[in-house]
Amino acid sequence: MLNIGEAAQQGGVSVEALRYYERQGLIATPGRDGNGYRRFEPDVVRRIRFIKRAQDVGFTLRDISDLLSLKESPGASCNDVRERALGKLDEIEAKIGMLSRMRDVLAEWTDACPSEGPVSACPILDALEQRDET
Amino acid sequence: MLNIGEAAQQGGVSVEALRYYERQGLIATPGRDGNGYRRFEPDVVRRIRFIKRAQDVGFTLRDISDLLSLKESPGASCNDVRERALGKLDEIEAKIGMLSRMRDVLAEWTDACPSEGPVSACPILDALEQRDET
DNA sequence: CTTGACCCTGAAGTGCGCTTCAAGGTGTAG
DNA sequence: CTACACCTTGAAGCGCACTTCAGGGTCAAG
Repeated sequence: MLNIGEAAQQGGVSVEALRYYERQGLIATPGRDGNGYRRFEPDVVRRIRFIKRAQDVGFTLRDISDLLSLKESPGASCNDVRERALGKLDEIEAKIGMLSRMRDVLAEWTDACPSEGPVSACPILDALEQRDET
Repeated sequence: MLNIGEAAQQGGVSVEALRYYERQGLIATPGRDGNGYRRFEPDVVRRIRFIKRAQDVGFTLRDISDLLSLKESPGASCNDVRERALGKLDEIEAKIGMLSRMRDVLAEWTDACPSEGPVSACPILDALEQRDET
């Protein structure tokens, strides 16, 4: 059995994050000992790490809650999980697309900027003002 | 002279957004007519569009406030603007990098998933549990 | 017996860019 | 005169994932 500090440390999250996960229903409500301290089963650490890894690939806590439900439901199929992952993949690719377009525009602008001279003749500001089109 | 609805419409933002920009100091405090209505100079529309375009390439309102100060300061050089743009470019590339890593991992996982069978044998969940390493 | 590290709670704060709400005043068309 | 669309204000709400704060209790070492 682990107290919250141990569980948090082993899971690699803060104590506050762990209490937050509990409130959000991502981890089971732990038992309490005599003084009211939470007592976690050792396998909560696996759960915390699952959550962290899922976050690392872009899932929100809400998504993760959904994934954890699937994991626990016997009727669920592998494909249900795959669909969540494909959906997330789409979201991520959409974001990459947007950011790439921003990057291309900024790169073009910074390339066009001579770095010298006053702001009154700055091609970047000109572009933002749309005084001319490219 | 434009009232707030006209200015917002011509700038392509909501009335509330415009009032918000005013509070944030992104647009000059407009004059008022007899009944307290804001009266905008027509060139506020250019300003609003500047803000929108800067947002489109990833600048926050704080960044934009900074850019607008540079634009107005006679001592500023084109390079000052360029540095802001390069800084933003770095931020964006960092985000693209993170998202690309997420995408690669998710793509690998979804490829490995047969879509069939129960969640108990799901390679995606296995990866999240880190029951094995790839 | 005090110090310090741990634990508890509920509520509020963070950043970002608005949006929504409550509670009004104004202007004009029919 | 009455709708209805516009304008005003300040404050609160949203999503996300926590973090921080205020104000306390617990426990082991020295």
